[in-house]
Amino acid sequence: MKNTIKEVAKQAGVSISTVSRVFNNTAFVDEPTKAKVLLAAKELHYTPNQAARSLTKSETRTIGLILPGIFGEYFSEVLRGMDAVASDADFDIMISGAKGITTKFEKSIRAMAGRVDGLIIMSPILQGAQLRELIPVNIPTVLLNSDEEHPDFDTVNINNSEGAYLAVNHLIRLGHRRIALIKGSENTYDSQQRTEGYRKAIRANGLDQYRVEVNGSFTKSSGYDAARELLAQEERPTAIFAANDAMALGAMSALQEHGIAVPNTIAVVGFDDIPMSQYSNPKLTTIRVDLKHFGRYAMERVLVAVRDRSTHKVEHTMINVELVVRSSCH
Amino acid sequence: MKNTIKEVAKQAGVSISTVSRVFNNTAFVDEPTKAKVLLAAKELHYTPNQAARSLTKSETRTIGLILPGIFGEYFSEVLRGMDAVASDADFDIMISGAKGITTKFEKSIRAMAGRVDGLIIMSPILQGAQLRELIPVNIPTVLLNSDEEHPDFDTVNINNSEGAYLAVNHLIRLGHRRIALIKGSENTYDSQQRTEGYRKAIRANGLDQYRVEVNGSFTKSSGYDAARELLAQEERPTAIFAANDAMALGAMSALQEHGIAVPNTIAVVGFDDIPMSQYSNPKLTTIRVDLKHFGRYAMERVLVAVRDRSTHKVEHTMINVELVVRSSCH
DNA sequence: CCTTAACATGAAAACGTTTTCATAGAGGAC
DNA sequence: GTCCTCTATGAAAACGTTTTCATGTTAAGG
Repeated sequence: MKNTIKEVAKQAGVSISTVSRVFNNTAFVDEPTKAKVLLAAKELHYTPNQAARSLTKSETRTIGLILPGIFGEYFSEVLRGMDAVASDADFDIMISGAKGITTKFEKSIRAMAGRVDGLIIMSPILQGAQLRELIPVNIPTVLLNSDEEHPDFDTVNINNSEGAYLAVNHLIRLGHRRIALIKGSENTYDSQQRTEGYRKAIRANGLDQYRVEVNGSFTKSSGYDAARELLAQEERPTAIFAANDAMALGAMSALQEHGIAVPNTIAVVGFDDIPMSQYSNPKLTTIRVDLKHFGRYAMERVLVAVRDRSTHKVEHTMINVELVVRSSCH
Repeated sequence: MKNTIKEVAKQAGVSISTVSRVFNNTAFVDEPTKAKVLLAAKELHYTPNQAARSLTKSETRTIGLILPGIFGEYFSEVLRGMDAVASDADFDIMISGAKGITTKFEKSIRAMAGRVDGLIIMSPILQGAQLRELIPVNIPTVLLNSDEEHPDFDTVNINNSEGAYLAVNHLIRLGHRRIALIKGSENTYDSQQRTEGYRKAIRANGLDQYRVEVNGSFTKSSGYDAARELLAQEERPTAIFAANDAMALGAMSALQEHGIAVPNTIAVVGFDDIPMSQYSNPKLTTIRVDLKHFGRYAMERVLVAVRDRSTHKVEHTMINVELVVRSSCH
């Protein structure tokens, strides 16, 4: 039932070397012989076993992705960028969701060893030293959204604190004083940095007395809940900065349910500029991150690292962000 | 640099068999010996090569996914369901986007051979016989959104035509006559079936004279464009049925830009019930598909097929849908 | 004290490929 | 006619594991 190169060789009346050669066209093989082989292969429904292949060649043409989650438009976009360049370079993608749990994370890495040529890891929770321990030495790796200057790995990061600062500053310039923050998942690097940017802007403008922060977890529903929490407070904010667009969208929905006009009564600004943000009602003012580029760039980095394993030098990249003003605040 | 089981064995002063045994704890091995091995492994940063492993064991604990795209909330949700059950069963996921091009599709399948234990294929374009040719005989496969009754493969499908019928019927019952359809990508199975359901409902209610269909491609921007196209027509519809939620959301955005009230002037209904639909403004009336369940179920099917390769019997499943009424139409 | 069962380890075959090394025929060049 | 150089093919080693078989130990049961 399971057809190997050996069966094909037998059926075609040639050696396995020859079969291999026609499948990789890696050397001269007579036209008629080639035809015989191809015919036999087709008859037997033969497909080369890639596991065996990568064993001898020690290359897999596959990049492993370890992400904290693979859901929602944020990851969608990042993945889209990665897929584009991987696909162009004729590489496949193997995904493992690590859900932030260390043991699961370690398991994912183990599962990838020998099946991928390179690794892209977004591990907003695990940092530096811990990662060093877990990641096999010999495999090119790029880190996303974590330790900005890891000495052993390429990193690519989003300028989170700068972005948050820009967002909050924009609100302040519009005259807002009581600006609430809906935070992202605790313990994650990006959430911390976005919070930091928020605080910096608040502090720089002497608005610490008005500071109000509520928890969220980067999901629409957590944004929805957070907004309700804010509405329940005795003194309501006049503006909300959500640490990502999904939460901003969720928050807007809660506000609308309560009959609160956005942006007239409460202004909202998000972060990421996921595709949905320009289709929402009102359209969301946000911090633009070129997520596709983010993914694309990460994949490019890992591919060059794979190609020149030896000469490759560690590099740290920061993805810039910009404010994009739409209609969810004034 | 690349550490194999052999190095570990040497360093620990045991045979490779013993090392293998401690890593798989597949037989008795003395406590002290085990400790030695583990130590050596840690020192050498050893991780078993999975390619070699799957070669001997002929099992990979990996399921291959071949999807027309992996982007947007639709795929996100399906993936989330798949990931949940795969992860519980301790399986990994290997993804390949086939983008509908046959050659790429074939390449994806080749790339998976020997690296996955089972396959989930969503190929809304390629059908029946063609698929039969391409898919290796010996690997358990489930087909999504295609040939409902393929004799060789498990299939799981969404009840598209029923859903579309329900949606349009709802609009008709609300008093709408001129109901426009924004179609999904041409040539795809689901798009065709949704169109069919729309037509059936229109015809059943004698509204053929009012029928109007415009093209889309399942994306928000195509929905946006389609809505503008509809607005440009001399006689505007009073309701729009979009073949998926993304297009419905895009369409609503276009309507709002033109100052057209939804649902008062034009009602909108979508299909899929992606998460965003309950956070939009207004909240979207749509056909609920339990996408997570869809993914979960597909993964479950392929896993049982993998487990009892021999006894497994082909099965065809239809995922039911239901109308969920929100505020985007009345 | 002998036999047997349980525990502990090693040697070597096998998994399905790719690739290096050999071998050999067929033209050309001299 | 001899010697190269192509072309075309096969044999066999290698990739890094798992697993079967064989072989010792050791301890328990009589």
